[in-house]
Amino acid sequence: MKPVECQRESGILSPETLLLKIYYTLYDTFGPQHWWPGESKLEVVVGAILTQNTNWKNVEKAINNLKERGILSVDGILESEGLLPELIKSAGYYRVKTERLINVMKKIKEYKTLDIFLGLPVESLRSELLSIKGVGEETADSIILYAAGYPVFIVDAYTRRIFSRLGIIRGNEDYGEIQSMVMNNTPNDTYLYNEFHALLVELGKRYCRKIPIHRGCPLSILCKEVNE
DNA sequence: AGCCAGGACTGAG
DNA sequence: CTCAGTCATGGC
Repeated sequence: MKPVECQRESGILSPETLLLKIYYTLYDTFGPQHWWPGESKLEVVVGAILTQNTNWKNVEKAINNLKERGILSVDGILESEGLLPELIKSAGYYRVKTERLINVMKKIKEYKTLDIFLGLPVESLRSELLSIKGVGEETADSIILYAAGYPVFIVDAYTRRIFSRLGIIRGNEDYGEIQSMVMNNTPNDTYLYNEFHALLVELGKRYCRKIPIHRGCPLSILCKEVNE
């Protein structure tokens, strides 16, 4: 594995050291994020669909609506298809997301229960998730990590922006390349990947809204720290 | 008052 | 295969 160089500094760290340094810097700065906020595994699955390109606050309302209606269950959702658009409206894209939720629930039913489905070997679980219309790589990995508990690193838009500003990636790599780059150079640990993704999102939400890295931007502080 | 969120799919070219 | 267009509400 070739060394990664941060463009802003002359220091060169091994990928292992660099990635872990980023992780621990974020962890020390923001503390544990305790994702996924959902209580049950099904809540994680539903939340993963509803939060696609959507603010989590809007998703919470939708999930609460499902809870209040008492239909936050596989059968409950399948039997209430007609009510879903109205109940999840706050999460946006309510028509396509209704369809996606139904698709996921149907897939789960093929395996009888959610626990059985999530108990599949990782590779099978991932390919089954990706075969569902409306579930892409990020959503699949979110379910694999936060519901099934397998150690996988999730790549999202924030991850791309932050890593490219830190000079770790060029930015045009595909999902799998970035994921393997991280997983080949960090311990494959569920807790680490759980917090790592959540921490990158937290950093992104605060400081990385299309702001180029510059002096005074906290992201440059992170960049400096990871090179010391 | 816009801009954009913890994406994924489709149709053009 | 790359990529703009589409889906949509609520928060800041």
